[in-house]
Amino acid sequence: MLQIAQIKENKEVAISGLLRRNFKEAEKAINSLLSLDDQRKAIQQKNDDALAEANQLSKQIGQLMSQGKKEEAEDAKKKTAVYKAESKQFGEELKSVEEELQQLLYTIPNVPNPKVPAGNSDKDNKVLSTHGDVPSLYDGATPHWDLIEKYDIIDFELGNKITGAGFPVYKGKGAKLQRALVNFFLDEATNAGYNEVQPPILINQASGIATGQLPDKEGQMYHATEDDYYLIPTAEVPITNMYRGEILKEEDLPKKHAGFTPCFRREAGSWGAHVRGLNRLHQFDKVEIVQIQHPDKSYKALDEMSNYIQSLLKKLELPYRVLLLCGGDLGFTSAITYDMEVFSAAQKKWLEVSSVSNFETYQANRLKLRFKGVDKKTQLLHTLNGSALALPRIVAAILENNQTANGIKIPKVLVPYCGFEMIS
RNA sequence: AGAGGAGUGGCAGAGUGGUCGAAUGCACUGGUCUUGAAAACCAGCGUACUGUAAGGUACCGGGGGUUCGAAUCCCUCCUCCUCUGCCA
Repeated sequence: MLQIAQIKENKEVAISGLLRRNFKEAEKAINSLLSLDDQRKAIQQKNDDALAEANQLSKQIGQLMSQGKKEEAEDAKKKTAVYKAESKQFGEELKSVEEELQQLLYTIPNVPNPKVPAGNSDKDNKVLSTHGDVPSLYDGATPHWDLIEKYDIIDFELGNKITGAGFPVYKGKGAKLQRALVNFFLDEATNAGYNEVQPPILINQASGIATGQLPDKEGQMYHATEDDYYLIPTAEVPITNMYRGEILKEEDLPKKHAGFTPCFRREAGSWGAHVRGLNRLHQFDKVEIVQIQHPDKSYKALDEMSNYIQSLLKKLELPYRVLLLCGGDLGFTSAITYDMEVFSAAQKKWLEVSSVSNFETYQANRLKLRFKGVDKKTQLLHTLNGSALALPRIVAAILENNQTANGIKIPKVLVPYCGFEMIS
């Protein structure tokens, strides 16, 4: 959620920024935001004044009563009726203006960082760097959806029976590879200074609003309506929400956490022929890293996170590239996002395996996540997160890139975690 | 799931309708004293909105209500504790 005070200070920056991410109604939205805020202030002032009068009278009534001056007290009581009625009306107006303001704020995405290029779609994303060599595969090489059947390690049909499409069953060495990756990612994160947590994977509405999934992406989350809980689409949600409503001490910053959770996504409307096999699932596993940072240090932290994620890909010996997302492809709450994509050699496709973002104060404003600096002033923190990493597409790339006539070679770093060197 | 009890500032804990944003203690911050520290003493010490400021307003788990006036009374939801039941 954007900060009104900040927009006021520099309206043009906000508007041009929002236009860069194709938020077409930017000018209109910002203008009505400011006008609603002015309305809010004016009504609140009137309401406060009415309440002040009423409070004053109430105090007098108390004094009169204790002095036994009943009649004067009764007179004063009558006078309060006017202010009460006024306050009731102002209160209602205030509530409706505040509601309108809130709803409007929910519809305005974050203002992108100046580095973010304008653009409409993923075609306008900027490739910043490419690393590693694309392997040349042997003649019998096939995409991972064939490999998983050949070696019987992931079973979509079985998942269909138990649940439905997009909920595969990992079997045998396939299941062990999953567990190995999760442990590897968590160990690496610990070594990099991230504090491991295991959060709930169902969240309440307040949490969903605070990190920006609600109300914007209501339809993308599974909703357990009986208890009004949502299944998390990413560990970002519960981990960041650990700090909802907190005022941290400056010296306790930064907060760095890593957590493994399954992730659930309905992916409504985004299914198609291009999402075969492991490329898109309704349930998948992911280790997420989250940082709560001082505003002055968040961009340094973002680089750090990006480098950390790349170190994982290097250790897994996967060819990858780093993209800077353009405005049009940027997530609703993000100020800047880098995507890491690995090359899946048999599909001959780049697959997004990680997304690392700085949300600046956008989430923190909804979270009411602040810190108190040495100057005793409280101000909003910056939140950041990144996938480190999401499993299915990493698995797809490992299977495809490492396939040989004799089976699939497990990357060296994973062998101790797996307990085997080949899937054959 | 049923019965009972409870939720107050960073923590502990008073406050059952009137001047209470809230006693007191601890913790914390600044000061006095001291070579330094401790102790003692003095002062300060929540958040948000609004205002140039003085100030005003709101907040005692969340929401709603009664009342001129609510931390205090009523309704409702949430959370915690105890007992019973159920269960990995």
